Amino acid sequence: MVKTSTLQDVARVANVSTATVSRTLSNPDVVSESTRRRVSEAVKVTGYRINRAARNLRTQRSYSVLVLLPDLANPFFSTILEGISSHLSHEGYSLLIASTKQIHESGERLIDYLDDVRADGIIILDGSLDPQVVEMLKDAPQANRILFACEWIEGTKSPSVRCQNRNGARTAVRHLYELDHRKIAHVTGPKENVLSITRKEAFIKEMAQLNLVLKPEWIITGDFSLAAGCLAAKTWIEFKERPTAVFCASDQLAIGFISELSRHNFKVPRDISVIGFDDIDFAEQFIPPLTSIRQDRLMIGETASKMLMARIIN
Amino acid sequence: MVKTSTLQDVARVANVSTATVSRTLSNPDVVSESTRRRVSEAVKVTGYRINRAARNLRTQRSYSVLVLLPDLANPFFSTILEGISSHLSHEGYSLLIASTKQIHESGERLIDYLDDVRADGIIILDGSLDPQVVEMLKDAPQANRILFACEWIEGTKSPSVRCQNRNGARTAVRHLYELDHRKIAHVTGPKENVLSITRKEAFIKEMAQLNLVLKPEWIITGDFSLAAGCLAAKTWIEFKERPTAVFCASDQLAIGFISELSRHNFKVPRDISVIGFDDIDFAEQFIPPLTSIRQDRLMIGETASKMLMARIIN
DNA sequence: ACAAGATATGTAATCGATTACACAAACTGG
DNA sequence: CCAGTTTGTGTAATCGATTACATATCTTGT
Repeated sequence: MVKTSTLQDVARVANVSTATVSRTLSNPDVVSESTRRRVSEAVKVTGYRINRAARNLRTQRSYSVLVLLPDLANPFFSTILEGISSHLSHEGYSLLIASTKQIHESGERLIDYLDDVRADGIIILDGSLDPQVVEMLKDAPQANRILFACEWIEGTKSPSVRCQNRNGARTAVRHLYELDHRKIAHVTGPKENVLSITRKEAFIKEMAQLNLVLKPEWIITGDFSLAAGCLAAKTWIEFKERPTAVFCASDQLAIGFISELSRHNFKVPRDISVIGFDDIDFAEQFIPPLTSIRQDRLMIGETASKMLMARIIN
Repeated sequence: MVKTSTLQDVARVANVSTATVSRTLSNPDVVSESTRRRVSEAVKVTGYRINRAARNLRTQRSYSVLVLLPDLANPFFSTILEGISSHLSHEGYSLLIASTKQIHESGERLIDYLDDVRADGIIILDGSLDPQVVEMLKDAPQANRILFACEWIEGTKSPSVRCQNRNGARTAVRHLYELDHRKIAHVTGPKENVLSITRKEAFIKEMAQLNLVLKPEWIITGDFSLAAGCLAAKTWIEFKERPTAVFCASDQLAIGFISELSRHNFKVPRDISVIGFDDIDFAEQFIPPLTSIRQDRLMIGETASKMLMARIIN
């Protein structure tokens, strides 16, 4: 164990009380110029570093935020994380990560993290949480230290940061329409997912708006993954009357879709136009480059972090 | 603020001392069957949750591990994180995340996290750290609570978990050789990166082993990114004598490379064979599916976590 | 010149769990 | 039956920072 110096040590060296040292460090304005200098000097001499565990106990704050992801290995979330992380670190907060799966497996409750003093707030990037959790959040006072980003859950008090899902879907359909497509299919995300539902609804509405025929089977239920995209492509191939364009609810879906088509010697955009959602890095590098509805994930992350901080500080 | 119950509350309800409650919770074997029951009951009644801040202070442990990433938005690391995270959570540890950039910007030192009691150990996924940091780790006693994964830095006491980079590079070259390629190029990672260097050396060695001609310009310096892959492709196109195969030090490079070629109407594998490194998710979905040297990133993460825990516990 | 207020600092309680030490009660073996 | 051990529990110190309260010194206005 490495012995680090404590407030006491600094106080001794600077010849003041620990109270004064503490004040100098956290609220320099209230101490006199001369002590401030003496204390700073003593801090340097002793190599003092605050012991966070002690501060956390005393203040009942952890100065860290938990981010809950559905799946750590999903690259979609990394940029959002980057946004959150950079803002948090800027505010002197730490970033704690957990995956929904792990939380469920370990039997921990989300609220424990808050009551625990492990986290001061929580950002949830997963709208498909256990209904139990949702129930718990309904009227818990802790709910205002929880915030949803990207996805959300209807009926909680917790606010959420979202991209314009409706607008995005509408833009996608319009774009295809302007390319003279009249038969447009849609591959959705997971059935119960709020994003899937929102985008699907907007898709249907816009199709109606444009007076386009929409056969029920043209809405293919997927789950945001590459694999689901492949499956959807197979479905498309089987259609007697094939739509000439498809709006995929995620880029992964779109890429899977195009991949599978190419394995069956269909070409994009020769045989079908495909548009994705998210604009992940790979979209641009894919062959052919994927058209996509852009989400500013960095900003979503940053905004979420800012909003949460504002509610934590209170 | 939500008032949670403390050890004291439990002790009162169970009619024992706080010491006994603490023992019951952390070391049940030393208390009698009957008190164990009484305490468990009291815990349930009071809804007691341990206050981690208090425990951390007393034990001078944070029960969390910091993972340092070069770049959060890089999807390559997410699977490793997943491996680390799942093992940590299984051990009751939390996962703290920071990016190298943020650490540098905030002027914090890595060791602070340990001295701070913010983290009990650190896993570094970035071999391109500030030399200052390395110097600091050289003979600091904290070095044994730091561990490198994937990348590493020569000359530190800290151990590292790596994939078989040499072996991978060798396999790649052999594979191309067996496909009858005799002129093989190599696109490297960042110049100073240990992975780049190791893979490049192994590449050169294997080329010699197989008695293949290797022109110096066939080794193209890149940086693991999609963009660098595109640049490398342009370089390849310019060659008077074009290699018929290329070994890319990362899948991102390979995908960038293939993308750019396709924009210039070259086809893979018709005009050139490409092999990547890492086997990221997209490799398989790319058109054409990318041949790649597989790294079991989940296992690397898990192993790193296990090794670190073993050294922390001591 | 003095009361009232402002400013600077110290004293000591506090956050809530862990654990060294002490002690009592219950066993054990000869 | 008693010395010696084991087992179970309690008392109180401790981890290190923060902060309410007390106190001392310095301003300020009249």
